[in-house]
Amino acid sequence: MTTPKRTTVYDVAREAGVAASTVSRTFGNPRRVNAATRRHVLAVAERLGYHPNPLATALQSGRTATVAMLVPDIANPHFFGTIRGAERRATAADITFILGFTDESADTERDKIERLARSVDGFVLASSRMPDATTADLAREHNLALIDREVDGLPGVVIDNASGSRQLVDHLASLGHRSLVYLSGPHGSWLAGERWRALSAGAEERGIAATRLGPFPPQVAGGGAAADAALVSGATAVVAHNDLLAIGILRRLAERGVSVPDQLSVAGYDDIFGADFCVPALTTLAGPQEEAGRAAVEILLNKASARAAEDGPRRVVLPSHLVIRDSTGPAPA
Amino acid sequence: MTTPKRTTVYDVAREAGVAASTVSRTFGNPRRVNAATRRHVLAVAERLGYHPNPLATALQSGRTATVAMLVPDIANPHFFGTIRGAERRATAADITFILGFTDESADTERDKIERLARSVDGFVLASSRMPDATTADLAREHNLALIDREVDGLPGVVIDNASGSRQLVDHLASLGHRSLVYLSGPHGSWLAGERWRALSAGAEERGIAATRLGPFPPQVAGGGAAADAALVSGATAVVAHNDLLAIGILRRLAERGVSVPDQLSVAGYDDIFGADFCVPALTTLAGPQEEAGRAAVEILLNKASARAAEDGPRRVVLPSHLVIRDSTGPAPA
DNA sequence: CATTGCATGACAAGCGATTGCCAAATGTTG
DNA sequence: CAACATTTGGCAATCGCTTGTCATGCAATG
Repeated sequence: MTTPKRTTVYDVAREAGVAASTVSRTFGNPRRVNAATRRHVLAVAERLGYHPNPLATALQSGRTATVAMLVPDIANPHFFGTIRGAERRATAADITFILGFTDESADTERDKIERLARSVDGFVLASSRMPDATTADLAREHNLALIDREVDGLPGVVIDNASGSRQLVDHLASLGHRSLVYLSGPHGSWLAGERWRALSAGAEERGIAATRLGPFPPQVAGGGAAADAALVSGATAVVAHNDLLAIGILRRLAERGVSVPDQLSVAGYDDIFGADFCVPALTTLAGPQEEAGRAAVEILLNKASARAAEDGPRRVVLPSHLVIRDSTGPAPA
Repeated sequence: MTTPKRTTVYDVAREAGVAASTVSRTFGNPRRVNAATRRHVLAVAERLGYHPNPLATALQSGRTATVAMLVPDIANPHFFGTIRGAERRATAADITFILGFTDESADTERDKIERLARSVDGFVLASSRMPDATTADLAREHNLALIDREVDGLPGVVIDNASGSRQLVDHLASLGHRSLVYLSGPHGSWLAGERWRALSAGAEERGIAATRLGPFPPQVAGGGAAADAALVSGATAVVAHNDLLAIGILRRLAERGVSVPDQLSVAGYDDIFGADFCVPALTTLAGPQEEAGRAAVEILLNKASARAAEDGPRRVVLPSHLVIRDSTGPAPA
C-alpha cells in the first residue's frame, strides 16, 4: 500500500558517484551537465527505479507541472470534446490534469480556483460563469485561459459563434423563414449574449424578425417550457441556446404533435453526441471542441515557459461550421 | 500571475504569538491545541488570508489529499455519471480530483498510475483494461478502487450485471424469443465476460439459445459490423455490449430496412445519454452510475484513514434495473 | 502542602527536490 | 607553455509544513 522508502536524488547521486545537484540537473536542466555524466546518471536512475518526486519538485521550484480545468457541468456532452482535448494536450506535455465541476456556479468556480491555486500552474476555465470583474481580478494572481468566454485582456480560445450564427441565419433565410426566435441560455452566460447579438444582427441584415426568449436552463429538461414559448411566439424557426435544449424542444414538439421541420424549424449549437440520431436529426452549429481544449492548455503552457514576445494576451478563434440535418426545412406557407 | 510571497505558517505564528507547530496543529490536528488558542490562530490566519500549502503538507506528511480517476475513454457517455459522482465525493471531502484517460490501453493505464503515484492518495480505476495480475501487482504498492471490474482481493464497486442480465433474458423470453445473440465488447474486457456468462446462464435456464459474436469496438461506429453479424446469426434478439454499440446497431438496421423491434429486438447496457431519444428508444440495463463513482472514492478515503476493522477488501455491489423502451418487442412469428 | 498526571506549546529535524554561487577541470589561444 | 574563457560539478541554503520529543504549567490527588 504505502511505499516503504522511495529512492531519492541522494540515492542516485551516491550510486552514481556524483552530487545530488548533478542528478537534479540531469533531469531538470540537462544542458548543464556533461553528456556522458548525464547518460550515466540516467542509467543509474533507471536501474534504481528513480522518479523525481513531483511534490518536492513543485515545492522548491514553484512549477507544479499540473493544470486544472473547470467545467460548469459534465452532464452536457458538449464538454466531452473539450475536456478530452485538454487532457490529451496536458498529458502530451507530461502535465497532470485536474478536473473540477462548478455546477454552473460562479462561487464554486472561484472557490475551487483558490483551493487549487498552489497546486497548479494554471487554470482552463470553460464557459466560465464568473462576472468579468471577478475573472479579471483572479487573472492577476492566477494563470488563466478561458474557453468560450471573452474578458478584456485575458487570453483564451473561442469558437467563432458570430460568423457561425450568421451562417445559421442565412440558412434559415434561404429556406424562406421571415421570423426566428432565440431561446436563450442562462442569464449571465456570455455565450448567450454573443449568440443573440450575432443572430439579431444577421437577422436584421436579411430583413427577418428576431426575438429572444428565456432564459431557459440549457438542458434537455428545459425544452418543455422553451418549446411552448416558441410556439406562442409565432416564429417559424427556433434557434436554441444549445443542443441539449434543442433536443428537449424536439421532444416537446413531438408530444404536442407539431411536426418538425414542416411546421417549425429547430436548430441548436454544439453538435453534441446524439444530435445526429435524435428525431429529426438536429441542424446545429459545430465547432472543433477538442481543438479548443487543446489550444487552451497550449496557452497555459506558453505563458508558463516563454513569457517572451508577450505582445498581448493570446487569443484564439476557432472556426465553426453549420451541420445541416433534418430539423430545419422550408418555412411553412 | 505568479504570487510574490505567500503567507506561511511562520507569518501566522509570529502574528499570533505562538509557535509554527501550533499553527500547523491548529489545521491538521485541532484536538492537540487549546480551543481558545485555536480560535485565535484561525482568526489571525483568516485575517492574513493564510491557506496551508498543499504541496508542502503532502511532501512532509505523505498525505496528498488527492485522488486520481482513470477512465478508458470519455467519448463514452456511460462514464459521465461515474466521473461526476467521484468528483463530487472527492470535493465534498476536500480532496482534489485528477482525471485521466487511458485510451482503452492497459499500458497507458499503468503508465499513468506510475506517473501519478507520488501525487495522489489513491486511484479509482473505471473499467480497467489491465490484466488481473498486473492489477494485483499495482495494488501492492498503490491504493486502488476498481469500478466495474473484479480482481481477487481488491476492493471496488460493481453494478450488478449478473442479475441485470438475467432480467434482460427473462424480458426477452417473456416476449417469446427463443434465441439471442450477444455482441461482445473488447477482447480483454472483464465486463464482457461477466455479461456473457450471466446471459448464457440465464438463457440456458429459460431454454433459449444464446450465442456470442465479436469482439466489436464498443462504439457507435462498431454497430455496422455488429448488426450485420447479428442478422446473419438468425437470432431474433440481440444484446449489445453497451448502448453505444446498440445505437450503432439500430442505425445500421434502419439503413438495411430491418424493422426494430418487429423483425429484431435490440437491447444494450448502461442507459446512456441518448438511449431515450434514439429511434426506437433503447431497452437497456441501467445502473446507478453516479453512486458507483461516489462509492469508489469512499473506499479510497476509508482505506486512507481508518485502516481499522479491515476484515477484507471492501466490495460494493450496486443494483441495476432494466429500462424497457421500444427497441424490444415480441419475437417475430 | 507535596506529588503525580495531563494537556499544551516550543524546538528542531526532516520530507525530496532546486539553484545561486563558486571552484575545479577542460579546452582554446597567442 | 602560459593565460584565459568555458564548462561542469559540488556545497549549502531553501521551499512550507509536519511531528517526535520534551519542558512547562496547571489541576487533581493523597
